[in-house]
Amino acid sequence: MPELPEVETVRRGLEPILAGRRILRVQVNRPDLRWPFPPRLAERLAGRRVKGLRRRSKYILADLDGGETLLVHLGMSGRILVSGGPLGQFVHDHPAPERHDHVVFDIEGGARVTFNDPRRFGAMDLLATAAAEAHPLLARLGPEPLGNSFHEAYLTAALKGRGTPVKAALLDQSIVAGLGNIYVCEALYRARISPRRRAGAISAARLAALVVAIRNVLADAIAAGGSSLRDYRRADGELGYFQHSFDVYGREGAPCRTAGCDGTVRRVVQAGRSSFYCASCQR
DNA sequence: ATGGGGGCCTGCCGGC
DNA sequence: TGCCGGCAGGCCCCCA
Repeated sequence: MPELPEVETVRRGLEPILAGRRILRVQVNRPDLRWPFPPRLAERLAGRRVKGLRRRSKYILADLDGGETLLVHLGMSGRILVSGGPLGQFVHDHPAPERHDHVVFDIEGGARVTFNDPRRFGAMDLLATAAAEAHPLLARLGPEPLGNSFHEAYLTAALKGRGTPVKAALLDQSIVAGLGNIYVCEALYRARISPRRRAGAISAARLAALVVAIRNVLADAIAAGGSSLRDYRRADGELGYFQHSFDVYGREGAPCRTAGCDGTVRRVVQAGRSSFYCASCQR
């Protein structure tokens, strides 16, 4: 679920609830997610004011007064639910706690933010704001795909000489940060590039098209998530699940949507992950 | 350095 | 109905 567009959508949903408000109390229901929580996490968060929310790759960074930043990763199954809250956005009462509610934040003004993650591949850490980029989880990330430093010349250099399939290269977070299995499949479809093609063997023109495809597919998904969030909010306040329509992901056996193409979407396994593509129009 | 595979967890779905 | 295998959108780590 949570690739860059979903994380950005969650960030945008949380920002008006958290920014400028204090964290009154934090309940930590287990010692760890993927890794142990930092020492005294609840005590260090209580009373802090959230200055703002940033996103880096698939990480949400909540900058707090006092010079620390809360880092949150949703892993594969992480969700954030909001209940209560100011301004009447969440008029219902707080729902009963559920299985896998691992961390619960009570926010000034009455909102409650709950982190739920059945598989516990998510993560939470607290770090010095000034050294955030040096955090081990962030230090080796490549450029943001929607940022100015991700462009054809960069991607050409990053993929040069790589014998790995382009699918695997785009999932490598040190090459470009924030893409996951779904949006790599979708971007390659839009760029008409086979996921099996060697990363270092893509022409300049097609790499340029790939950069555009990556940026557009992410921007489209964020726009869709944003409008979903604005117009519709589940009664339990869950952020981050939206209706997506994918062109190839999950469409094995279905007809290719490219005009004039009579191909069928195939599924192959690369590096242990499913790749969906049309072998007729992706080369 | 690069690339491939295993492992972490739980939930769900399809087949028998 | 119950059990079992396979699958899942992430990411670190180890090994060749």
